[in-house]
Amino acid sequence: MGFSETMKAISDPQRRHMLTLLKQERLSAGEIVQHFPSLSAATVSYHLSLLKKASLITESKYKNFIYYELNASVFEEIMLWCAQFTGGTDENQNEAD
Amino acid sequence: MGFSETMKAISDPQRRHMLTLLKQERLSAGEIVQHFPSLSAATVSYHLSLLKKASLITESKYKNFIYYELNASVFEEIMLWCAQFTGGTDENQNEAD
DNA sequence: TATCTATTTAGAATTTTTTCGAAATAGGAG
DNA sequence: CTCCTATTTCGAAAAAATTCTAAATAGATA
Repeated sequence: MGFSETMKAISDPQRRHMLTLLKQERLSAGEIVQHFPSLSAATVSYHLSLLKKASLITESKYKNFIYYELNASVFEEIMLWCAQFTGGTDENQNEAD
Repeated sequence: MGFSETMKAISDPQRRHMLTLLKQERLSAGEIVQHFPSLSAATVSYHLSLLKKASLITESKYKNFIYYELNASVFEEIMLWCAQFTGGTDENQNEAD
């Protein structure tokens, strides 16, 4: 929740990579960890928690796994923010910043 | 230059505020400083340098002023990146991350 | 030239973010 | 119940970003 939190979350290359992975299919924490050989499970967990706080992903538990899934809707909010600068179609200037 | 640099640059609320100011009209460094009563001129200069490195703004000198101006085109790149997640119209997956 | 104004750069201090290993939690399997 | 597997949380260390003051730069004006 909160635009700033979202922008902070996607500002990191590793977190963006996680989002890209989740674009294809939902994955368990462990499966995501396997895509980051240079990071510990604890660190990946930390990044996932930031993405979750930013509503960019959701989690659901099954057995002793935690599956993560993309929440695509937040990206529309970012696109809307960008649009105001690109001589955008609609001239919204409501939000913060 | 570089998507990561751009995303980092816009991840900060104060820098986003600077972009919003420059959306209306070009401003000198000093005029921008006046909009940030809690920051020193040096700090604002630091933020402007990050925005410039990210190609989000351009600078031009006149007398002993430096004017900053928005470069709107970069925002289209960000929107394109976002679009890949929103069941986007075109299914590009070229770039990094 | 000497000085004033606008701005940046340098160096150091502070704050925030990222990272790890170890311990905690939680649920499944034997 | 005991052990194993998946994952997170904790506490501390390391790295990166932000901020400041003071000094440097550059151009304008007297």
